[in-house]
Amino acid sequence: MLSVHQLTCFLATYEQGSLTRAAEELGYAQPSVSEQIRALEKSLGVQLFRRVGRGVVPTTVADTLRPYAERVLGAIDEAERAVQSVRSLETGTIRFGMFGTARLYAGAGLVADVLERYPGVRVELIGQNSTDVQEELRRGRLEAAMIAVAAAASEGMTITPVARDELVYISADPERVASPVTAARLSQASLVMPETTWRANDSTRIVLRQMLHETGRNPVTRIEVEDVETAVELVGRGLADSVVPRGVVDQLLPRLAPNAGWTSLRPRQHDILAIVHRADAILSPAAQLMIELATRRIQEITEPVHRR
Amino acid sequence: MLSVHQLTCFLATYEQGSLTRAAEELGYAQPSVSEQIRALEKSLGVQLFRRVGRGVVPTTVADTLRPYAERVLGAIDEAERAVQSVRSLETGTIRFGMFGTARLYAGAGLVADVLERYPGVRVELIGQNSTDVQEELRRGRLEAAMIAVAAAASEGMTITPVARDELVYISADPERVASPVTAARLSQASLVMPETTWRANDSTRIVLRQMLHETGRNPVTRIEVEDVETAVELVGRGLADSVVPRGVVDQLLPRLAPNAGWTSLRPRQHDILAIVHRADAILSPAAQLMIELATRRIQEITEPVHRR
DNA sequence: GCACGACATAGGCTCGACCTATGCTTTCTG
DNA sequence: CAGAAAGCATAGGTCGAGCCTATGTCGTGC
Repeated sequence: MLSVHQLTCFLATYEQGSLTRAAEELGYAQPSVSEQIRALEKSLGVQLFRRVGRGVVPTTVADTLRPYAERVLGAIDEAERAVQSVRSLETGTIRFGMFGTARLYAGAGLVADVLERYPGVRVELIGQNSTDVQEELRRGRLEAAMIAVAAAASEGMTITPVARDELVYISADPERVASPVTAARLSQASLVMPETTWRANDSTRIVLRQMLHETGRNPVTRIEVEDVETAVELVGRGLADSVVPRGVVDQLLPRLAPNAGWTSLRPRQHDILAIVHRADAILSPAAQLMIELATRRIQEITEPVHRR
Repeated sequence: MLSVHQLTCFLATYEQGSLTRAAEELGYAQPSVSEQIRALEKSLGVQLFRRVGRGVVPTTVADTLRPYAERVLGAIDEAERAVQSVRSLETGTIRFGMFGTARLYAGAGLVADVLERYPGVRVELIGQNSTDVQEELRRGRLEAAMIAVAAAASEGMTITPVARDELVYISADPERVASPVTAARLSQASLVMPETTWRANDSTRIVLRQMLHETGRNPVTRIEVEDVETAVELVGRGLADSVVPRGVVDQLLPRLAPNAGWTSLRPRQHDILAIVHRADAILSPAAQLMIELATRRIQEITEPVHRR
């Protein structure tokens, strides 16, 4: 097989018209270059230089090969520069996991932050729900993510809480949000809940289940929908009440359910938002950037958690 | 330095999503591919694959690198194919030496012959005079040539005579070409001779010098010009006579000096046309082709020399 | 004819490329 | 849930490629 090194020696020799000078240019001893050229000639089955007394003279085959050799070396150079520019976040793709709700009220701003600093990059925010984001992380398809973590911390993952988002009760009936909602009242409410597909693992639901479980009650939902928008809209129409993070309330209530109000649970409950990645992972600059920016964004909107 | 081999392993791994399968595809053991990938990652300073339980997953850097890696391998492939097609004379340049006079009456036909067989090639016929062609040969800048050789056979050159071209006396005066010209008459003639720059080494002049020397006379030229055409035209105008090869007479006399006639010298003198190349050279297919075609062309026009 | 320049050859060293064997971790399956 | 299977990493050993220095050979130029 034709090697890069051989082509480098070939070009140097072609340009210098001399093995000795080529060797000097490349920082090798003369026999080394000589050997490379001979190997190249052998592997191609043609003579590239005529050895003639003083110096060497390229054959027509060498004339033909030269532009191709240059292109190969150029392509290698480009490859290296491309990789380095990805390293320095000048280009390439930054992929970051973020479960639905968090993305909902920090996604656009986060993407804007990234693009402002690094106009050349592509940005992908991946994930429907914290559960499948965790699965992607586990499979190595995502490097890092910001998700809501329930008590269930999975094995082999490093979880860094960065904020907590209060879960609040929302309703179109002013009476029902006049005072904090206890577990007893919650268990009697007629609720619409989003994230049906992930109902078993959804962090909000896990928190609610724990809250009710402590008082010996089971959660009951009247309506199941997939996305929070629909749930909020249904609350606005007075068809059911719901429990959603404060971030969602700030973001969606004025738009989708302007007549609805909200109140805390009693005791207060929270979703914990955390940065998650494989415990053994060495984070890339891109991932570190996303973690930093996402953390800042989320902490502007929710209550920061300062730990350590 | 980034090596072709590393890129090959990288691409195979990327496509297979597995070091083991990549190794199978390439015919290596799994640790070998593993080592190459690691070396590539180290030399680039980035992680290309996340190792995750079953198989490996490309990082975004790997996504970026892939098209570049493919281009590098593609360029190498092209280089090899280009060289092979030159080998088989499908493309590339064929360079052949031929001194002025011979080129004058066989050049166009010879180029036509080559192009008919190999439409893709470039053809270069190099050389002003036999002397500088020999110099080019000696320096290795030409592989082979057809030239007129004087008695002076140079060292280290293989000379194969293929034809001889009679040197004839031409004049616009019918009387002077009524009978063969002897050395005595020649030494008194008023001559125009071409190839001024090469006068010391020009084969025709060497032949004439020897002819006259044997009779104790020295050659005298009235007019010196560079190219044969001018010389013949001057003869046509009756300003001088000349001695040129028969080939030139056939080619130029009707056109440039229609009123002129020619006669042999007595004794007859000849330019020897020969194939010349370095004694140690292994001739390329292109050179062999040119030798064969040039020989055939010349022998159609002049008197063949069969030797060996 | 002699010295110098330039490529080839010889011999030796080091390191990279490859292999087999084996260990560790994850994933699949009964 | 335990054992098998799959897949990557590690270890250790062999072989050859790449590189060096020293020296030979040949052409060139003074």
